[in-house]
Formats: sequence, structure tokens, C-alpha cells
Amino acid sequence: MPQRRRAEAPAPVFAALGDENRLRLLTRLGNGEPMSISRLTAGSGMTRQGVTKHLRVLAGAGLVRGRRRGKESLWQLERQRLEAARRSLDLISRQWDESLNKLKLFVESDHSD
Amino acid sequence: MPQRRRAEAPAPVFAALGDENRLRLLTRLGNGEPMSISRLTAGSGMTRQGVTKHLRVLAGAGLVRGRRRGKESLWQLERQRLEAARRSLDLISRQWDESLNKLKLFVESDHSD
DNA sequence: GTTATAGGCAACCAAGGGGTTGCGCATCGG
DNA sequence: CCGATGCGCAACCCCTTGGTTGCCTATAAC
Repeated sequence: MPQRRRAEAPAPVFAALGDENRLRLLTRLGNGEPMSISRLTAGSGMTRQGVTKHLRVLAGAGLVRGRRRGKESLWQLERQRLEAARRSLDLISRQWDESLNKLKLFVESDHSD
Repeated sequence: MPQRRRAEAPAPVFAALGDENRLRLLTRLGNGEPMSISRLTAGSGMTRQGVTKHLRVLAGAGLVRGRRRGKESLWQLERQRLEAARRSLDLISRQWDESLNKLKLFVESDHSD
């Protein structure tokens, strides 16, 4: 069950992205088709339980969602959270760019005064 | 793609971003002005050593760079790595969008046929 | 039915991470 | 010179995490 959490904090999302295996899972899910756990496990180099754990972490960060269909559980990407993370990065780097520009302008125009 | 040591791997960068305190440090450094450790420590709610550790983690991910000036060490943001992280996220979400679009087109065009 | 497949739960383990304290060293300011 | 300030290093602590194995349940297939 996707519990609703304070979704705005970007740090947990980044933390969830901060693992090679989880990134691989995301890219494998990136083709849009929901995949079962055992299918994700195949060729992943880890145990089914390992994959399950990683999927839960990703789900906890809201990056992924799983549902049960029959005897298998299908997982797919969750769009919004990924874009939210992107916006967070944009925020930082844009803020930083603006400050740099201000600083540059200041230096160039006011330095001789 | 030639896997260049650890520099290009996005996971460590995300891992470095996956901590509230580190994100705060980044945003505080985001005004462009290099800051000393003790200045960063003030109002951060943690010890100087805590700040130092976090700065080292950020530096390890290439997000930040520090140099020594006199008795203090000044730290500032590192632009490129931040944008590299942004590009990584773009990559995932774009790949995903494309797949979704393909799927959508397929569904919409072939559904009635 | 029986068997095979897909997962969940719990325990366990080694390793790393966040955070602290104590101490020592350089540098700045009087 | 002496004291205060700014840091680094190392040790330590506790909690989380990545990953495993073992066992049990539920669904599917025959």
C-alpha cells in the first residue's frame, strides 16, 4: 500500500536513487512495462529478496508502485516523484547560477567604483 | 559508454544528495560565496566535525570543493557535477516518457482496429 | 488432487553512515 | 609572547542498510 507521506522532502528520493542496483531497477522499469519481481530478479545478480527490498525502498520514496496480480506482483515507475526530484536539482543549480550571475555583474560593473 | 571510474557514476552523487543536512549545506553554499566550516556550522544544528564529514562526502561526490586560506578552509559549490546529476535524472525520465508515449500511441491508434 | 512457481516474513550478518567527543596543531590578533 | 579561533585526526557509538538464508503461504498448471 502506498502510504501517503510528506512527499515534498527531496532527500529521501535522492537517497533512494543513491544505489547502483536501484538505478538499474529503475532503468529496467523505464521501458514502461510493469514487471514482476522474479523477472526483475533474473540477471540482476542478487536474490529475489534483495530485489524486493530495493523495490520497497523505491516505493517508500514514491518512485515506484507495485500491485498484486494473481501470484505475481507487478511493479512500475511512478512519474511524478521522479520529476519532483528533477525540479529539486533544477532549483539548486538555478539558484546557484543566478547568484553567480549577480556576483559577476557586481564585480564587472562596480569594481572600479 | 566507457565507464570512467567512479566519477561518472550517478549513484554516488545521488547518495550524497540523499541527506537533509547535506542538502541544506548545498543550498547555503548556493549563494555563490565560499564559506568556512565554522560559518557553515553556525545554525546548522550539528558539530563542526559533523559539517566537516558532510562536506567531505559532498566533495567525494564532486559536488563541492574546498581550499585552505589561512586558518580557515573555504568551500564552494562545484557546478559540473550538479548538472551531471540533473542530466542523469533527465535521462531516466525522458527514456521513460518516450516509452510511455510509444505505448500510448500504440494503444490509441491500434485499439479500435 | 499434486507439483511447481511467485512472493511474503523474519532472522541474521557484516559493513557503512551519521554523529559525537577529545586532543593536538596551525594561524590570527592583541 | 600568549590566548583565542579554525581545523584535522582518530576513536567511539548506535542505528541503518544491503544482502543473505530458511521457511511458509498463495496462486497457477497439470
